[in-house]
Amino acid sequence: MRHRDGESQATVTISDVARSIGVATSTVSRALTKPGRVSEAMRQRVLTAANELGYQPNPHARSLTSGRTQSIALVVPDVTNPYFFDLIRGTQAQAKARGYRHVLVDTEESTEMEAATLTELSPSVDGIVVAASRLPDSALLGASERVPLVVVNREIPGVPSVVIDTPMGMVQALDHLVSFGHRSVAYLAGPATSWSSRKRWRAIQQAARRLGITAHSIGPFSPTRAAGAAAADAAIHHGVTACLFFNDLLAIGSLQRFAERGVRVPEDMSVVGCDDIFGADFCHPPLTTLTAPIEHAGRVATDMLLAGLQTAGIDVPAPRQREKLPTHLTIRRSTGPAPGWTGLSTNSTQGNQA
Amino acid sequence: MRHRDGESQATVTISDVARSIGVATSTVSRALTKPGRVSEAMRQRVLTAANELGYQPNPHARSLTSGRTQSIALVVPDVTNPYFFDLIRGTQAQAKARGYRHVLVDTEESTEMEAATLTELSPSVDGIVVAASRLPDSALLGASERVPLVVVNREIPGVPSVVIDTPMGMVQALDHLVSFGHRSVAYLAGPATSWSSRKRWRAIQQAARRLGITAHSIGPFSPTRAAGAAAADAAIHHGVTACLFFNDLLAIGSLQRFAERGVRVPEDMSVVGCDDIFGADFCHPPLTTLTAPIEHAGRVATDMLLAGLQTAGIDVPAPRQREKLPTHLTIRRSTGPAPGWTGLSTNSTQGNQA
DNA sequence: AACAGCTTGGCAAGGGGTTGCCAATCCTTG
DNA sequence: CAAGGATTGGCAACCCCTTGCCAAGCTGTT
Repeated sequence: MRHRDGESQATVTISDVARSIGVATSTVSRALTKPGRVSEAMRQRVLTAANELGYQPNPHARSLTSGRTQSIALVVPDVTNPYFFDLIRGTQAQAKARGYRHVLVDTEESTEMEAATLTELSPSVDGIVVAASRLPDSALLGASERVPLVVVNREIPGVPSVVIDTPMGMVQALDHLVSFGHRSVAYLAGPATSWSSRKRWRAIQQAARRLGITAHSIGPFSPTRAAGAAAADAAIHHGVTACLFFNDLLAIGSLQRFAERGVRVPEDMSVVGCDDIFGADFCHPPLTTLTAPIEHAGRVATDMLLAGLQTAGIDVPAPRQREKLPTHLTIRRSTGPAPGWTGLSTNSTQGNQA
Repeated sequence: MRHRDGESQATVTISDVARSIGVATSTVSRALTKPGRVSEAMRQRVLTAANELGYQPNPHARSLTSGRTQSIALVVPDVTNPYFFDLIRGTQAQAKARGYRHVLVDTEESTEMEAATLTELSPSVDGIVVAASRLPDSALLGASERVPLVVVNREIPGVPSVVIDTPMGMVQALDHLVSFGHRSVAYLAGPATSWSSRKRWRAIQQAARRLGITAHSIGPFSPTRAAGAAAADAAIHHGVTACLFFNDLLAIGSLQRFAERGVRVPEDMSVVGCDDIFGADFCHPPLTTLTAPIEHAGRVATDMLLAGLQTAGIDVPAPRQREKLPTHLTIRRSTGPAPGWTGLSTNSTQGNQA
């Protein structure tokens, strides 16, 4: 049960390698990490020796001096949420592709924990992707001065970010609903601390005004399936004919509740989700939703972060610091004509034909 | 864009703290990490000073000397698979609860990558949880000599493990099907390298013999939703009336295919999944499946791993090295009576009443 | 008052690499 | 053939913290 220092094999260090071929440790180090700093012949000698001795570089020693850790962190409010699975997948894949280790931290929807995580983490990783942060701008800005940071679904002046343009998508969804004759819709909001949720509501409000329909914001709701029941009840209570949910989890949760209460989807109530997470296509009915390129967002964020790190020197035109990814509306079975809609209205902006 | 060494604030080290209150660095170090090794008064002084100066211990320096890294890794073949989400959740939660960092690595179903990961990772983490390994016993055994290891869903003499007892569950599922009059069932197998899949098939085979029914093993299939279509087709081709799928992903994937081909579930075909992942309860029809305590498995594995680490000294009775977690059958809507079954057979072991 | 035994703090040696600086070599070039 | 420049390799300091060992200071005992 002893590890690393058992009798069988002491850890072999860089100096063991150096000694074995009679060169200085610095030479070995360079051969291993600074291509072109040593002759090709020397490099081969070192590589061979290292291989034979089973040399395994100690990442801690390495990062201690170099400052680089070859790892990035992804900080999410809740690993439980399938939304973040896609993000995890994206960042993890890209990190690995670039030879970086991927540290995953869940802050459990707590701002304190998120703040603490950020400061603790900063010395031990090369950069951090912060998704759906619940922190105020200032805190993130502060953190970004201590460690390279990319935020996802958040916009802060001076901090690189990639946001998924759900507000625009929400408007699209609203158009879709209006074209089906809906005149009164509800937005079932996410956590009060969600920047994204506020943005969406603002976009919906504007669009509703333009379209001449009424929109209610209901909530906040925890972005979970369980909260979907409450959201469904609230929607019913508000007498709307269509719902825009903060995310698919809520929407899927509501589906069951609607069924329980005898509200047929989409005949009596149209339901629009957001994100198009795993499951949105095989729930019942399959969810009309805003397909968000989440995994892609993860990749892009990771790329941004790493691109920023490469910048060992000065120049290197700073990579894009702000990326907005479009969503698109995926229409499935959970949306349909408003109850009693005659289908007459073709130009939807004015609906006075009643 | 400079970090850590900007003009504003150089990193404050242990010796800064020491100097600020006029003590030796060793004292500060001990005050911070060895409770009781210094007087309470001194401890307070150090803590205060550290706080004021904004001291942030450098984890790499710390692990370099101490050997401890305060982080564990979870190695999975595919982060894409919802099954592993639950595992990730479990290990992540438990790791955090114990103050450990959680490193996530995806080996992309590749044995080479898994092997490489294990060796590279070993110096940089305190322990590793390896889930659904695709590696041969010997490789895992070897790795476990270099770094504390816990395997999930795998049994190897000498390596601590936690397995979910799906074979037993499969037998239960088979009983369930037989009680519904099914006489010919298929097991839609997972990857050929999956230890778990082989185990299950063996259990099914035995049980089928005991029950006097026929069971076919079909596959291997990649454990993905996409492969579900092929699995469904194969099942239809074999003329069985019920399917036991390697996992829910396959089962869910098959559901759609069955629908496309006009095979009604459960009227024409009963479907049993495995794992009860996210989505199994709201797909259509909701899946009868083997509910596996995956997240719990993650927690238990992490606990085992960490318990092993605490053992700084000798004694401390080695914690349980082998844990088998039971599954239970969750019956939903995807299973039903075999087509044409009259329901006469009450004692199911002999079915000669035709 | 002398001494033993314990507590507390300091010294300094690493832990395994990286890197700035310098010196020796080697290759061009005039 | 000499001088200048580019390569290549070595020395040694340093990254930040931990820890074995030792000494000083206390307390209490006889």
